Amino acid sequence: MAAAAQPNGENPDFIPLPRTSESEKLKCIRHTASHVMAMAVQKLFPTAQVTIGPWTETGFYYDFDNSDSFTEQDLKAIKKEMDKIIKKKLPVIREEVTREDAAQRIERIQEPYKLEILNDMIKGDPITLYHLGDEWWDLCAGPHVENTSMLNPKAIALESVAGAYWRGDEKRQQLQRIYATAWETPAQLKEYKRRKAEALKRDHRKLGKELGLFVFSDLVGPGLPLWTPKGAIVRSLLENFLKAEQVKRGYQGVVTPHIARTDLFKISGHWDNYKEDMFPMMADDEADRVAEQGFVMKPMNCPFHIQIYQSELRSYRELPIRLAEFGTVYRYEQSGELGGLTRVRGFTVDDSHLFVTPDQLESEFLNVVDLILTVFEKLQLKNFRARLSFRDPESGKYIGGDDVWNKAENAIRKAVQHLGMDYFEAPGEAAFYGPKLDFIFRDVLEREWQLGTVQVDYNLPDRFDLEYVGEDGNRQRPVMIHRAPFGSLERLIGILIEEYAGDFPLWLAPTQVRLLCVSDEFVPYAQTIVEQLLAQGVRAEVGTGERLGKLVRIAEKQKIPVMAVVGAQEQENQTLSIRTRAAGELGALAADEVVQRLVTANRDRVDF
RNA sequence: GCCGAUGUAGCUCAGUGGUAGAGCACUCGAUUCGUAAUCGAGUGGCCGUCGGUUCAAAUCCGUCCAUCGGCUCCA
Repeated sequence: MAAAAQPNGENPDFIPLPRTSESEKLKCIRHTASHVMAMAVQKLFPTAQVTIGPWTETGFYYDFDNSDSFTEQDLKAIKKEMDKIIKKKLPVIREEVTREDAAQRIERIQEPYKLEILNDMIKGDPITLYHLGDEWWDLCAGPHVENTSMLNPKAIALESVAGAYWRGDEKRQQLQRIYATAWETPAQLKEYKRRKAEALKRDHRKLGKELGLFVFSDLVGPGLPLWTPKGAIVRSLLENFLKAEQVKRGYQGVVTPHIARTDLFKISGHWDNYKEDMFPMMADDEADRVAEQGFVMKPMNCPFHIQIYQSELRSYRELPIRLAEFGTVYRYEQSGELGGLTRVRGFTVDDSHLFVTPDQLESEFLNVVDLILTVFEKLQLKNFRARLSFRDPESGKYIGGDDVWNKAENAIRKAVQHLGMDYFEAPGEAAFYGPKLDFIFRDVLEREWQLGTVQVDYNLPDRFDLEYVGEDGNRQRPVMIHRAPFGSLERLIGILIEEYAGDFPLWLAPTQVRLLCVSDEFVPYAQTIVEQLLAQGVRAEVGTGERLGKLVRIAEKQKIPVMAVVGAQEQENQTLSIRTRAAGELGALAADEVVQRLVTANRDRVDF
């Protein structure tokens, strides 16, 4: 429309929305807004105690210890109170104080959480207070705006309430968190809300239902998705794609059961370190239950693949051995953690375990990373971050010694540095048996999810006493690499749906082509084309029984990539009038040519 | 698991104490139609579950189940 073509290519209506970390101004606004909110809450709820109120990338929150949780009405009242505070034009004053001074002042206003924060602050760091006029102050590092009048009440919105544990520790007090957002201008707030609503349209749960890809059933159970015919197509296409890549790279497929004796997991360490995440043991009787002589659903595939490795004596000549399986695992996730396809209780890992000599470790690791990046590229996944998930040296929840861990962590760090990848290190994110290189994606709600992963493991080979015969005839210990480019099919497809906004590329679309008949009399002609396409592996079908406009609408809503209109002219000239979701109407093309192009595009996994 | 919200037809939703509604979908009939909704009729709900309050409950209260937003935890 009017705003379309500008000489400089810029849309004058475009409102940029920086993330907080990218804007000093937003940092100030959100810090101050957070203080104003806390002051408002304490005015309305005098017994509420303050804790922390940091900014987030899209807004800020503040945690309160309050006897009741805040209601929608409370939020409205709090917002009103905030507006009043802003109107008072209170100066925001920074004051640097000594630790003793701060402690005394906190003592005076009876804020135990604040005292705990103060006590945890590193010695030597300056301690600063920020005052809102002479009415309210909080311990805060800043920065802030200079006066509350610099906040625009119409650019602030309180969004939601939630429970949150003090210090993120579920054993501690649960606090009441208010999520809110604040911007420079009302226009920015409006734009933020618009984008949020827009993002929600891409939610994989909504699109999954609309496109008929998967369902859940209360009778089957929470976190256990059921794949419909269309969803099953997407799954198997992804499987076939990865399997083909793996064949090129020397992987061998294996198949293993879904349950095993508890003994297997005792040796692997899962029984001691992962039991809470496993479904309870199935035992024949009470005696077996007490003796832990039962079976469990597998939470991981590694111990099974290890058994295949161990089933014969291996030679260094065989290594590396790469065993791959789309292995379905079951994990007992807590009820509140479940959601859509991104967090489920039964899921399929595109798992593989590589048994390598120490000499082969680095090159095999690099090959795996290369595979993962190749896969992401083909799936057009770009918005990921690489995370080095190392162990938390303070925590005791890991198996194996320091030397082994250091060796594994260094191997990973060296590899990503060699590749020149952008990465960040995350202590405490490792698996219990080894460090990982994880690939993290964001969903429409900006939540981060781990998809692909590579792990270096010296521990399980020890625990299972794995061996191979070396060149010198002596028994040697292999190193294991655990890896899963997709992570899990469920989570991957959830993320893909959102990345594509439901518009699967041609090769992944459940229905690739629909031939829309202008009237019923053209169905036989359409059918002959459909048969040609099906015979060559293109998922095509006939659309009829409605007026053309309706058929187009239905196909558009189902996000079918290619529509072919069939009427008198097309039948007469042996053509098809092509309309694609991406490019709209392309006009009449020879039917033979269309069939050939579709077959080729499908085979090469490119667009029509 | 914890805090909070929600649950009405296959889907999206209206209905706040007095005999359950709409649109779409579905079925049937008419229409044979040219690129995002042809017209008409019909089918369809133990109002998530169990219990309570009441002369009377989709509606008020409680329980459980599920979903959603967070926290914790994770592929």
